[in-house]
Amino acid sequence: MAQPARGARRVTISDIAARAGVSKGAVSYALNGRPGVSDNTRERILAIAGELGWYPNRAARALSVERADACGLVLARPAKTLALEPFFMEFIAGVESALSARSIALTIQLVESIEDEIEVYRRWFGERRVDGVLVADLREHDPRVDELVRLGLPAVIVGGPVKNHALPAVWHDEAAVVVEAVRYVAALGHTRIARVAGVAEFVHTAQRTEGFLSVTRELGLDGDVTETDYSAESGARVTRKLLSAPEPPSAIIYDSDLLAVTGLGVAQQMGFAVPDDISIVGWDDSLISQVVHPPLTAITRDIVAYGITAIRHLLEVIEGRTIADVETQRGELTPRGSTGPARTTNGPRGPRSRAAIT
Amino acid sequence: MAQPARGARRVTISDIAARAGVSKGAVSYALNGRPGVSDNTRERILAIAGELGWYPNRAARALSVERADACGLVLARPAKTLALEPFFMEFIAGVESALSARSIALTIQLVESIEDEIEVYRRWFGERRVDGVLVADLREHDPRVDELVRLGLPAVIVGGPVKNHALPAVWHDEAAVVVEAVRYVAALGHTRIARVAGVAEFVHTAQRTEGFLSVTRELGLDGDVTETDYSAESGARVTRKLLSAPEPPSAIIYDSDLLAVTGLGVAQQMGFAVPDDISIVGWDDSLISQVVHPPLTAITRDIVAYGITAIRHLLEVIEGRTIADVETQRGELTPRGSTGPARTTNGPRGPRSRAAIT
DNA sequence: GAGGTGCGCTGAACCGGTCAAGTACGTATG
DNA sequence: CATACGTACTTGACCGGTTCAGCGCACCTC
Repeated sequence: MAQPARGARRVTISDIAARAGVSKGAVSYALNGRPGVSDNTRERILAIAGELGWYPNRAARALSVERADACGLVLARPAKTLALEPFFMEFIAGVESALSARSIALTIQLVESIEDEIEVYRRWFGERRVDGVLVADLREHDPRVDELVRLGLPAVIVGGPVKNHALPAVWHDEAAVVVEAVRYVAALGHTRIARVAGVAEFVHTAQRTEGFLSVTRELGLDGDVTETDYSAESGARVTRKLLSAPEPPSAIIYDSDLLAVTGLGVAQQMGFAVPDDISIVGWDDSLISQVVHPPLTAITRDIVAYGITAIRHLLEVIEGRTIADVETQRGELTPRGSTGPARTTNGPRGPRSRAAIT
Repeated sequence: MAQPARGARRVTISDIAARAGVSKGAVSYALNGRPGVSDNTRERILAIAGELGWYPNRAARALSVERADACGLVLARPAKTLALEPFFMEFIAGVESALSARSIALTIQLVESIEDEIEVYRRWFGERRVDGVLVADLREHDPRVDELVRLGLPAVIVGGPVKNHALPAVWHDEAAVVVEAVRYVAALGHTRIARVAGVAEFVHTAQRTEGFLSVTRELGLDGDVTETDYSAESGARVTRKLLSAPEPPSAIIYDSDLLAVTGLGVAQQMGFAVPDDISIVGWDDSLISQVVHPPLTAITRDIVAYGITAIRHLLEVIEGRTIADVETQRGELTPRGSTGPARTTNGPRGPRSRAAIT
């Protein structure tokens, strides 16, 4: 009667011990597959545990083994933008799939700023809420890295690698990917190529920009980079500005899905035909790139696999088995309808060309 | 030396007690703002706690008060689709914002099926991982409800209400919203209106369909409903079929953002001008509806607020303070560029009309 | 001045696991 | 037959909080 009126009674190892006529310790050994009990007793205990529907009380286990059996992910981007970045949901899906098999939980927190993010790490560490965290959107001289190292909270950086890195990273060659994209549009005859980048402070943005500038220089192209904050508004604004220039680019490479789709919308609204007047390349190819018209040529990557790799690596780091970096499969360009050959003539382009038709 | 070489030493209430020269009990009272200590002592203890950077060990607290200080959300939709439904990320953002203020964690799990979802509830309950859960995508005779009631795990249904509901729900009038949308396109002169719905088994789908059919009947319109699984492919397939009919609808109302954007892409690809040949209405208006061209007329709702309401209600239910349903603000139609007047003539429409122009 | 009251604190049990140390017992060994 | 040893357990401390009973003491009351 001490139990609440409704609800199943939660069964503990003491219940199992009583039922099996052994001690708590024996039950613990049996359930954890450790030596110390006979095969007979073990099977009997396992049978009773199954019958009673026992699950280990995570709090109790956490208290004695100092393990939360949970990993954390903090995202410091505006909610509205996050919702539109299919990247994170797919990434989370990958992380989940690897975690749920070991019944480790994923705890997620959205914050406004990097300072808040650090505060969450402090709290999670102090509360023993998580055994480790994945860190996204790395910056140069990132204060989060210092804090995580100071705390001693296991962490894996998603995206990198960083010079003099104090934390292990899961990374892929961002520069090589952008080079592939530029070569592709260059091969289509485009010479004025713009890149609408993400947040300048992010390491992966810098790496992409570096790759972009070096390959455009190498190919003797007119390469231009503008940074955004990943928001749709900033993407729209930058695209509008680019296309309003006296000599607009004939190809634009965007740093995300949302930016690319936004850019496509702005171009169409301004009367540019895609890909006839302007070619568009997206990044982190998701369904959204494929369902718009025309479907976007995009840099495709198996983000789910990326999430799996990242979390597996974090689990290794938590176990103390490695502190190395891991390189993952890099993205590849998937050509679709939003890219086409550059106009060979130097004739009118953009809204004027369309006005000429209608 | 018992501590790991790197990493901060985690401080416990015993440390604070020793420093303050009082017992653990006194520290506990002081830190929890409960009577039992003088104001002087309380302040001294709080000062020491702040100085040492103390955070409560969640496992220890959970063990004694039987509170996990965590809520759960299980999503049983394919990851690829989920990633594209801005709804969930926005919803989660809302949930988070309400939780983080009380430093309650949100644990998320993606599963494949409703059976897996039930298994997760069993495990979470047995492990005392969560204090309660939010249940989305309710079905008629939903087995999850029975199981949650059986377990006695506090839960709030997101979407509803249900007849004979055994669990409290947070809901809004889905039927009224679809009626508003139909009246709007009807006022524009459309008489053949299709609805591309979500999963038929979901209660909110049924409610919308009911509202749709009743209002089209009332207005004497030709109303057609086709169900999908929310996937882009199914949305594309249905749209293609609708628009290939001898007498295609002149307006389509979609049940989600992704479906609507996909439908827009298919229509454009088939040569239908939007909104001249076909009007399109989306649902759960997110940025993605706004950045495509033309921007979508859509049913707008403050999803972040919806998440906040849902989780606040769950916390009330966990506290045992209420088991009532809560009605939330319903969606409203936001007209944009994807809807326009129906052609008054019975002349050719669709691809032919466009062919006639070019 | 005896008894009552309430404040401020202590001590210890308790939550449900884990795990090191100890014990009982059967069997092998010298 | 005593000793050693391995197996199969038991016992009890421990993790870090919460909470309740109890205790000393100051103050009030009649």
